[in-house]
Amino acid sequence: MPGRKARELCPTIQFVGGHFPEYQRLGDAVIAVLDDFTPLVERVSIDEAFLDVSGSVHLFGPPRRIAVRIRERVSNEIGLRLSIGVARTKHLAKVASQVAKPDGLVVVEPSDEQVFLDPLPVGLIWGVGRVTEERLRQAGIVTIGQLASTASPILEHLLGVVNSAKLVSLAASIDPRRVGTARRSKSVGAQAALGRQLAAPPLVRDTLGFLADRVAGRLRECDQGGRTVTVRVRFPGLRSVTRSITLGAPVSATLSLTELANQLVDSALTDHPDEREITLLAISVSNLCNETPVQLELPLPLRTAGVVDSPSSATGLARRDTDRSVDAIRQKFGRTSVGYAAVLFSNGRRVPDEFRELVEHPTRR
DNA sequence: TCTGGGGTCCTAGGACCC
DNA sequence: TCTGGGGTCCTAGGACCC
Repeated sequence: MPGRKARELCPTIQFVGGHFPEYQRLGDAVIAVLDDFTPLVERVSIDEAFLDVSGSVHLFGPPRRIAVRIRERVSNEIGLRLSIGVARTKHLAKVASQVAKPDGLVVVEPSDEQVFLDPLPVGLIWGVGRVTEERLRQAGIVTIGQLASTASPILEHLLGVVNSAKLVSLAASIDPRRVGTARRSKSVGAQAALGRQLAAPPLVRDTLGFLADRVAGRLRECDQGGRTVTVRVRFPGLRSVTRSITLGAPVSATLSLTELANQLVDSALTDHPDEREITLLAISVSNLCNETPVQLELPLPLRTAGVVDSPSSATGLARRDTDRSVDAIRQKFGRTSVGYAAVLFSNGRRVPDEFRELVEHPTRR
């Protein structure tokens, strides 16, 4: 239930804060246990991972035995209850773990795959959400078995060619995905819910400054920049619009990102003059590429052509220096030790930084 | 009835080039 | 000058996942 609704119903309610660093620590501890059983661990989120144990069976016994031991260890050493699904493919394992929840173990033998899947609701398939489930239901398709036996032209009409091909494969237990190491991320973003406020320039400016500070900082942390900047503006009623621009060169400077985001949000607001209030602002940077730090010792050609933060322009150099100093100070003394005033006092910080970090996907260089 | 923050992937239309 | 085909990239929106 939304916090606001809860307060409405119960004005004297006490909200208890989360313990974000603790969640991170426990998640890491569980992963460490998994690492003891196979090097092929693909962490999907803070509390979920795929394991390929095909090379571990001669050490630890069959997959079921491994799953039992993992559950025992996590329970004894960490005190958490773990659900595990064991199967031949990632998708089957995922579905099995869903069925196993909470605190269970479900093993799907290769010979039993269709018997296991067919009676289950289509909503358990990875990639079938509320909308798709409803669309299928209206066509009389409720179970995975029914999906698997539906003629492809019908499904393609309902869901599009690519989606229906994917779903049919999964319904028939065909899933070529391997358990892999972490992939590099394709975008980095941040958002701030504002809870219905007038779209006044100071609010927009301060919020975007805060968000750009986070996003640009994360990009620089892994020596990356992005050519495409996208903003999202959400209006009351969950109506939202996006605006994006793709540049000739990647951005990673805080001020450059802030300026671009402001321009994009301005254009979005101008296009929707009837919307006087906004409920959320977001910035995302994609089209990522490695940005090797400029070696300042080397003489740089002086160019100031239209590129946003060209490392060789005077502005680009100044911003790079500033960002680099800020990053260094923060690394030593913490995020809040230094920053732009408007950002440090912005209302973006209603969400604890620890929570944001918790849900960040690890960014690889 | 609509939390909150971080992501991925697909579709469709249009601009542009050969 | 007009027609037609093929490919790439960009933009906006939406479904879905944790």
